[in-house]
Formats: sequence, C-alpha cells, structure tokens
Amino acid sequence: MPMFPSSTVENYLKAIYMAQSAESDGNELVPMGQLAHGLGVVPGTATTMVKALAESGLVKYEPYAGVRLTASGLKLAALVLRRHRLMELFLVQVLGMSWDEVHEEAERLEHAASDRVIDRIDAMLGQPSTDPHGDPIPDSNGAVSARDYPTLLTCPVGAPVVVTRVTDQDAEFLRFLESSDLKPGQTVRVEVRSSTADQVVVRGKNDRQIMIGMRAAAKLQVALSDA
Amino acid sequence: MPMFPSSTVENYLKAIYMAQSAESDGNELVPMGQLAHGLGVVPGTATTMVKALAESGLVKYEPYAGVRLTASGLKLAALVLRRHRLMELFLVQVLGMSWDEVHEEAERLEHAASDRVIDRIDAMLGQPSTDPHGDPIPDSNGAVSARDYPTLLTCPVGAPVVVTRVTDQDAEFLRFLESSDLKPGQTVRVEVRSSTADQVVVRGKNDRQIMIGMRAAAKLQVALSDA
DNA sequence: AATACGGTTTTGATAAATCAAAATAAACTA
DNA sequence: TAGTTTATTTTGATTTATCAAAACCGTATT
Repeated sequence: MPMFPSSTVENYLKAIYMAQSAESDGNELVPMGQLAHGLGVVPGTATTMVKALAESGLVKYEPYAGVRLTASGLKLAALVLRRHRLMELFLVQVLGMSWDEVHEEAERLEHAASDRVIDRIDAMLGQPSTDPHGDPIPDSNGAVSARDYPTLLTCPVGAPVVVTRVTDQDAEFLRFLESSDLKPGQTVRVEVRSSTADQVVVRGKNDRQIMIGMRAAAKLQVALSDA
Repeated sequence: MPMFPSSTVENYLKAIYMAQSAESDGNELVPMGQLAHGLGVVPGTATTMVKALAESGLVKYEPYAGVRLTASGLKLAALVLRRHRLMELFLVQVLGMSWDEVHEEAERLEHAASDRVIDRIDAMLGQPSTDPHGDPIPDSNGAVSARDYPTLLTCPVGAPVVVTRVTDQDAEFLRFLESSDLKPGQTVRVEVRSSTADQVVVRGKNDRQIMIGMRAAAKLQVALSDA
C-alpha cells in the first residue's frame, strides 16, 4: 500500500530475500516462524505484516505454507541490499571502520540514504561488485550476479583456495576470522576435514594452521585458486 | 521516557532549539503554533508531544504560553544538530554533493548515523567549526561557539565583508546564492541599501553587481573583513 | 464589562507495528 | 485413525504519532 516503503517493510523484504536465497532452490517458500525469528518478532506479527505485503503485491503469501517475493518485491529487496552493502563497503574503505562493526551501522543507514547518496558512493568506490564480507552488491536495477561458491566444507582438500565470502555477520565471528587471517582475499588450503571430530584444519597465511568447526567452515565460501 | 529518543523526539527538540535560538533572547518560550508550523503538524499534535517531552524532562512546558528546552533537552538538540551539520559538510566535501541538496539528505541521515560514524567524519574533516551554510557545529558535548554576526541588512555600507552564514536552507534560495557568488567565504561590499525600494545592492566577485530584497539580505550573515 | 478572536488544548479516531495468548491447522506418532 | 505436538493464525490490547474538530483560554476591542 504505502508509496514509500517504511523501514519495516524494507526489513521484511530483505529478510525474505535472504532466507529465500539461502535455500538451494532460490524459489522456496519461507515459513513464517523462520521469518519472524530472523526479524526478532513473534510469529503472529510476521503473519499480519506479510498479509499486508501481499496486499501491495510485494510477496505471494500462502497460508500455513509460507511467503515468497514477487518480481517487484525481489527488486525492492535487492535495492535495499544494494544500499546496505555499498554502505558497508563505504564505511570500511572511506571512513576506515572495522569490518565487524559496519553491519549494524548499515542496518540503519540503508533506510536513510537516498539513491543520490548511494550512487555517489558507488561511483567513488568504482562500482564494486562485493562488500567487505564478499556479499554481492546488486546493481541499480536490482540485478545480482550470483555466483555459487563451494565452502571450506565442500571444497577439495589440499588445493589452494581463496576466501571469497563470509555468510555470517556476527561481529564476534568476524573478529575471530580477522584474527585468524581468514578474511576474504586470503589464500588458504584445507589440510584435514573430519566430520567425526567436527573439525576442518586449514593452512593459511605464513603457514599458520587454523582449526575451525564444521558449522563455521560452512560459513566460509571459497574459490579455487588459479595459481 | 524513551531511553533512545525516536527521530520524532529528536526533530521536536531540534525545532524547539532553532526557534529558541532564532530569538534575540535565547531563552524565549516557543509558542505551540510556531513549533507545530515548523514541524508540519497541527497544533494539537505538538501540544501532545510536548507534554510527553516535558514528562521526560527534556523541555519545560507552560500551558498556553509555550515550551523551552531544559539543560538535557538543549544538549540532546545540540547533538542532533552536530550530526546534521557534520553530515552536511561531509556530503559536500567528501561525496561532492551540491550544497543545496544536502540539507534534506542530512535530515534523514542525522537520525541513522551513530556517534561512531559521526566522530570518524568529524576527524576526517579536521574537526570543522561550521557546515556548508556557515552554521556552527556543536562539539561532542553539545557546546556551540555561537557568534553573533551582522547581516547584509545591518552591516556598514561600503565596507568589505565576508559572507559567513546563510540562515535559510531552501534549496532554490541556495541555488540563487550560488549563482550570484554569495556563498559563505565570498567577499562583498554593500553599495546601496534602500528600505523604501526594498533593495540591497551588493558588489561581489569580479565586480559583479547583485541586487537582493531586504528579506533575503537579512538571511545573509557577514563578518567585517580584516583586509 | 461583554464580546469577539486567535491561539491552544482536548477529545475521539486512525494508521503502523507490535505482543500475549487463545484458537486453529498441519504434521507426526503411536 | 485417534491423539499429540508443533507451527501458524486470530483476537484483543498496546504504543507512538498523527489529524479533525470541538472546547477552551487569554487577550484585545469596543
């Protein structure tokens, strides 16, 4: 209904978008419980809101099944993510903030920055394709060049790989990655992967050896190194 | 009441602050009508809101007379203005936006930018004392170094003066000033001032002659040039 | 002093976003 | 299949911020 989507609406769309694209098949229905949990509201609230979003044609809502973005909802969500991610990168690159604190900053700024500002930032940064966590930045039409990377859990053992993306914004986790030299851009090699011991052993920068659990390993996307 | 003041609360405080400091005696009561007008709400709304602000100790409210900021309200308002003005300057200096468009941008960003971000901006700009319009930027404690300048309406005729501040944020007016080389920093000289003709004639950059009305002249604060 | 007027306050409603808790549907289990 | 569990939806309230319009106050005017 509202001509100018409120921050709340933007947040719902963003949450649905991310839940949706977390699924292998990107066209899954997102269940209300999951959505509500992600947004930190009780399920009933999500139901009410989603019905309103469905009224305005931003989502398709199927009672007791879940919700899915329509084409227009998808575009709007992508534009919110664009603002969020450009803002994050800007805060790191221009204001020199640390990569673990920019997520929550961007969480508020994404709703306040106009396209004018965002486009300036985009230009100033040279139209970057990813944010500090390796998340892709949608273009101004909402198009994303989604690449499907393996993770430290699924990549070949022994081969050198480059960390490309971290799919968890938790500040503490990000600080851990930084202190372990596992930020995007770093080249590493999986030496051991044992599901019984729940461990992935990685050889990183300066031949440093790092051990992480499988839950964490799955959050680190990598690309096979050409070198 | 609210531990984290909402944007609305911040806007009320800002509006009261500015109405208050527009008065010669900076301790005047701001009447509800004026406040409501400045905020674009009906008077009844302002009354309701101001009573709530009084509850939280941010203002002193005197029924049928008006409202005045308390010490804590004053500080909070100054910090909002600090965010606003640093943001404006940042948008101009770093993102290269034009000075007539940054006010409304800052109007939204001032509520979303954290002190962390604001302090970075402050440092990056070298702790500036005024924004692009010449408005003073309060320090991080909310202290303002308020100087009282004459205007093109009150300054001596014939003497060279430097434009220091523009007390109107209207985009069209600002564009006019820019096109007339009357932005802050420019040196000019009042040649003629006639209240009967409602005109102030100014000799500016490149000996260019500019004529403006007295209403407009009163919005341009100047400092007597040392040179 | 009585009246009229402008500004202010009240009152009653509304919209957006939320929660708690009751009601319901779907899925699972025995 | 009947019963139980779990997720979802409804219902009724609440909070914040707003408006429209009626009621009110204070001052100025005759």
